[in-house]
Amino acid sequence: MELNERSLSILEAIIEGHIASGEPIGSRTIAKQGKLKLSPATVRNVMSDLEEMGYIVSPHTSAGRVPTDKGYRFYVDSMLQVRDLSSEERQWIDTHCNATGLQTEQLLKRAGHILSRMSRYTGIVLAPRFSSTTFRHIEFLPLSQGRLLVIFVSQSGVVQNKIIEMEGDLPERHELEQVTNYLNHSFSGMTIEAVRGQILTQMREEKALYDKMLARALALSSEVFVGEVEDDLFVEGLANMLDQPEFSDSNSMRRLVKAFEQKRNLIQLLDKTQSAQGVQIYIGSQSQYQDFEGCSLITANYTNGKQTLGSLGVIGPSRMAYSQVVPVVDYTARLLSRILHKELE
Amino acid sequence: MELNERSLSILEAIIEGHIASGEPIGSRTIAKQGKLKLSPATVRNVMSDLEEMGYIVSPHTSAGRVPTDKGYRFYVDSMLQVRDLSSEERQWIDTHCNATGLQTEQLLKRAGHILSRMSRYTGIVLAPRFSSTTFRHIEFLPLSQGRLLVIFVSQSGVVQNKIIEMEGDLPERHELEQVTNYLNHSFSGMTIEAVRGQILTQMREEKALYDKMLARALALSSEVFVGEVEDDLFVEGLANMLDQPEFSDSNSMRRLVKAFEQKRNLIQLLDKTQSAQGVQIYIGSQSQYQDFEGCSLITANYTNGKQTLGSLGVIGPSRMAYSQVVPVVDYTARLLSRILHKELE
DNA sequence: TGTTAGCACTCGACTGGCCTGAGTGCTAAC
DNA sequence: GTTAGCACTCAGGCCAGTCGAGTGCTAACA
Repeated sequence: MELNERSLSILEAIIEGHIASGEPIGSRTIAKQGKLKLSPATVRNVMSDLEEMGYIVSPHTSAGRVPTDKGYRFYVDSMLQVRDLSSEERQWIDTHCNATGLQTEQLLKRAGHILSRMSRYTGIVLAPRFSSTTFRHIEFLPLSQGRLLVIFVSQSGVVQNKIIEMEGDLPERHELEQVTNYLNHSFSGMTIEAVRGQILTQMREEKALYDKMLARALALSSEVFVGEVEDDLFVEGLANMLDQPEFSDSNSMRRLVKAFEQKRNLIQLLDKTQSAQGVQIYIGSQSQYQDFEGCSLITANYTNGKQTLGSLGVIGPSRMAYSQVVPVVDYTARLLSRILHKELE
Repeated sequence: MELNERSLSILEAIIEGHIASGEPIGSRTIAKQGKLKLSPATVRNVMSDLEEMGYIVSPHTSAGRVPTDKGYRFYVDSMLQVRDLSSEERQWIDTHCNATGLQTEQLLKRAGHILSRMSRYTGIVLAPRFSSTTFRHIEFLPLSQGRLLVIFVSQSGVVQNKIIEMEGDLPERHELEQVTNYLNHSFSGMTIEAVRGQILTQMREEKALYDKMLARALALSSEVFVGEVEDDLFVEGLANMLDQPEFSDSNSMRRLVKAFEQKRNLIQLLDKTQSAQGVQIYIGSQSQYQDFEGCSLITANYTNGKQTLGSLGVIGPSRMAYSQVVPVVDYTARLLSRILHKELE
């Protein structure tokens, strides 16, 4: 069965009405709206068809209709018209992101804050993956008691640090310098992924057994680069979600807060989106976790001009003002890319 | 009017009963409990006195009594017996904190997690204040387009980084080296507070006008050290709070989540506790913010052996299992101090 | 054949009354 | 000073009744 023009406009009216009011939409409301000159009874017939096709449901007999995930999906894919940001909005975003002298981490947090403020939902930002960043600089600082502080800087200026516990004696100062120079020189410009590979290969080679400095260098750097690093995720504006009527009962609030506290799931979710380009929209629990039932996710990646660094987005109820949020996510991702793009060749 | 022994035990019974059950406690319950051989009527008389003195209230006519903030305060100050941690509990905490190779930041997050897990409430950890850390090492890395990445390491191994935007040309490589050496040499071992002072004094002196290197050094370092740095706060286990019956209605949930999202207030609150020693208990909104009405805060500072670095604690409902939580906060603070104490002389 | 009016029906939300049980305060007696 | 007894209060659960929004179906209309 095909959707003709009339059913399309009725579906659209239902979805937009529901997005605006949060209430189920009845046939009367649509008929009175007057755009299409139809009686409530006719609208009812069409609604009945739409329900059969799975685009809408009625929560109970005497309520109006509400879009299903399938309905939203359809709406987003074929009827959604995103608006542009006003210049004031752009400016607001710019000034809030561009405060100079920010740590990268702070910058990402700000971006999350912006997303949440502009959308009135929850903003999330996934920090650049450690393994996909590019090597730029490494430095060792001895602490006491056989502990060594390692500072690692990626090409894009992201700083990571780690304390490693040394068994036995700390390397001498000049030895450390040698190692530092060696690593800085030989890994320069490689991705961490590649660095890992190289470390592992070299460790297997004979040379490493005899060259004491090389052995040291490999031992130290493997501590830093091999092994997992937790990804960092910033969540801002969780409280916004709790103001949404769909989460106003205490059980769903609890569920939602718990879901956001389980950052691991969210990270996985955002991670999956990294391969795609442009703004992505995930609706309902379609491809997501149970915990985020009733929620939709709008994401985009940010890059350094060449490769994807991380992703960011907005989580809101499925009944989200998609047309408002999409441009915000898009613009913020572009802005972040622009800021992080100013980097060393 | 004085509290005699009998009223004391009744007050104690009310408070401990209420902590255990969450319900208002009636005269009957206490009489039946049998510890003090009294009839409900007698207990009622005493309760009436206690209410008059402000230690307890009844939420409505036909409910039992509930402790007031004053009641809790009294209980905590003069009757509380904290238990010791079992060796399993200690061990659990140790293993969860001691995973080596953690960034300091991660360590603090873990501590927060531990606090929340052990207490079943919400754990908070305030990161070391930037201004009270001790200078150890600074390093400049040029990025593109007049931007400079500054990495700063404190004595205790905390790494901060900042990108500064240079007006005009970037310093030459050898110049940057000179500056780095100068700063590392002359600020070594000073607190950031002191460094700030020195920078400001030196900038006023004539010498700075003529020595180009010095001028450069001061300009750069002032960008880093002068001006505010946001303190970092980790909140873990927010969802635990929402499982408490006192916050089970959606309004107080919302209020609470919002309160926790306003990190600034929390930071101020924890900041105030920094001057005190040992475990501190703040009850109700006594000295706190409206938003945390009905909550209590148990905190302790962590140190590097010489000076306070930051503080941590647990926020729970006023009806908190104080005797269980106090030792957890205490032990975690000590553990953190011990870990961070392993530092360079 | 598509559209509409009419009507009976369903169901959630709200209201008010009723009952119960827990707990209190007061008084009088021990 | 302690206790028993009694009248009183009040939240919470339960039930019946009402209201209004919205539906599905059928029959009539263009």
